[in-house]
Amino acid sequence: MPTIKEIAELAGVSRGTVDRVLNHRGHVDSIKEKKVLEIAKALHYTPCPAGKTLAIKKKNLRFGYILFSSTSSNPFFIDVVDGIEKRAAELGEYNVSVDIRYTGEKNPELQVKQIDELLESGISGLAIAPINHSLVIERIRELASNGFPVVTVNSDISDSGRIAYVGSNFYKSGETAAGIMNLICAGSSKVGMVMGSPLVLCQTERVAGFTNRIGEAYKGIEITATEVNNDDDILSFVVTKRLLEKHPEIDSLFLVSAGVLGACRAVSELGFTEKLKVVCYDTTIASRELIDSGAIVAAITQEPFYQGTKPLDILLDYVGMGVEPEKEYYYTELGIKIKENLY
Amino acid sequence: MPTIKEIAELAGVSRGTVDRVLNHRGHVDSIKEKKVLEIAKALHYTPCPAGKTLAIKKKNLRFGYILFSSTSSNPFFIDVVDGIEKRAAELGEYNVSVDIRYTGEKNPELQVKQIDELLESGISGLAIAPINHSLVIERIRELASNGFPVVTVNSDISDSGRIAYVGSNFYKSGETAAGIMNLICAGSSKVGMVMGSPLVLCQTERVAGFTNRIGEAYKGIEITATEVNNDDDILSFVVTKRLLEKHPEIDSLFLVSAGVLGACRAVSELGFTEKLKVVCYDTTIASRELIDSGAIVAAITQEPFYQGTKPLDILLDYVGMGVEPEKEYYYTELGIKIKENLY
DNA sequence: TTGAAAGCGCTACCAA
DNA sequence: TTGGTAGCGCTTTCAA
Repeated sequence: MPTIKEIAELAGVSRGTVDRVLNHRGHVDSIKEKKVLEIAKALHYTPCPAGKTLAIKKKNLRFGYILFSSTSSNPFFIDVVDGIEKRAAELGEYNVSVDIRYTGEKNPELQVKQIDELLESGISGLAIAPINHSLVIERIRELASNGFPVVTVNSDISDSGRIAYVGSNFYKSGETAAGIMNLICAGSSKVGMVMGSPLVLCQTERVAGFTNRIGEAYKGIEITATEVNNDDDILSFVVTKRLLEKHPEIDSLFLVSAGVLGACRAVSELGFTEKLKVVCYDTTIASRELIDSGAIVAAITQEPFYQGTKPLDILLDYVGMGVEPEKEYYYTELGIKIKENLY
Repeated sequence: MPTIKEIAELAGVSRGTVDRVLNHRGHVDSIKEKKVLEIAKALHYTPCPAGKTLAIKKKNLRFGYILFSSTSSNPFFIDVVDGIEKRAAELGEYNVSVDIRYTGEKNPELQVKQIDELLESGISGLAIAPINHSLVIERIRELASNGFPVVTVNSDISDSGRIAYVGSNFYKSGETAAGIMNLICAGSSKVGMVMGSPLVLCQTERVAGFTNRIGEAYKGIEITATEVNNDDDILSFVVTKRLLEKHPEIDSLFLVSAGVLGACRAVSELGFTEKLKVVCYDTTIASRELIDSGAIVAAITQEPFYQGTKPLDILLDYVGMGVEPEKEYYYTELGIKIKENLY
């Protein structure tokens, strides 16, 4: 494997010059530049990550990470935070620090304020689970247009200029739910659907994926009724109970987002656990137990740990090593968990 | 984050001494050793991977990787090789090279010969998908007892002294198949089973997991008949056809190992595609198409790419950085793939 | 515009 | 048994 040193010797210039060429720092004679580039290409030069990483230590980089505070109402984020903290500890080895802030999902003003605070404190990159509100969207757009690197997590703002998105393909995750539903009901079912909010983009995407897929491929499945639980377990209990009492013909339940525990409580209180096939998202502490007990037959997962770590990797590559993300969309793998492959 | 340099200054010794203590190289005065260890612990010293990695370059390490040549009959290994080659290219950056050899699954003599050749050529670590034969087992046991690092992949030899195993938990993968079967047949099914060979340990493990699980939890499922296809597609076609003709009551098919294409051809030729629920392992090129077309309803996956890369990581940590594996069993995640979450 | 040199953390070697 | 030093690849700073 060739090194900068070797290229420098072959080109008859100093390592500094090679570095300037290879990293587009400018101020290099164009003839020398050309020569260096030729040699680098001929030797198939690839930079040595360990060397780059080591040199990062002197930069004392800092990144910001903003995500939802609702780890209690939506325990999915517990695993995301776990990923962030693990990777942050590793990055600490290179004097890279991560400043984590939490916002309520309904508080765009606070989220914008946190963005600004982090910027003032001198971060050189931001990972954020953005609230889908014009205030936030505009702020991110502005940052991006100034060349400031932003990575969106869990929820995307596609035309904002952010350098990458890490998270689920929600439409596809809805289709996957449809596929599971079809398998477990042998092609014929009356589905009750409980969603958090029809205003949250990722949830409407899931619903769209589900609806379109059954419409095109699984016509024996129909959505009998839909309720909204506001991602709240208690409300979830109430509306699910109402839903099931009102529509006794329902034989499967599609839980689009949080409030899993509440919904399942309603099912068991009505004595419908045997009768109802429940499909949900994410393997949180609560849903794991419910899968294990048989109350939930399948959960669709979206790599929460990876959602925590990957954005930091992308930012470090971009800011620390000058490496662009390989792609724009880092979609998480859609896993299916049942009782037997849960642990 | 503390460095060796800092510890040396605090302890009033040279970095060399700290290095000797921290890496158990011996030849250190016990009082100094104690002091260094105390300081390291107090500062929560963790070695910097980038520094270590960089220093590895001078060692010119070489690892061996022996696996099955049957990538055509068992295309699962294509993805494993993909993983090996990707990681090998990355390791090349640190002057670490990987020597890959292939053995037929029924040729233990050749596998032993390849082990010996690699050893003679001076490798400092070995990853191997071992053939379950006393010749191979004994050879690995011997290596391990001499302190030579061996990582088993895909198939384990548990009491051989190898430093780690990377691969599937086959028993659990059998249980998972049982769980899927139960879901898609609503608890009642007559299963036809096609396996490669009753002599291959990982397959008997899968069968045991499947059998025990339906016995304990899904009593409505029964294994009506079993055939052996020798992991060969053509034989698989023949025996599956025979199986289905002889037992028209069979309504689901459990494909324990390779020969997926042949088995599904038999199903479609008999016009049973609609009627039969087929569950198999691995998403190979062939099985992906069959899932997409609906001939297979679900496949259980076992992270082939990871099976390629992880053993090399373990060996590099062990030999290059003096870091023991975190655990003995690196079980792969058991994924479930259906049409909707396939790509 | 360019080169020389120091430094990031760790390991290995030589000399004492 | 120890300390000093060079070197792994890369970046950055300073001086020319």
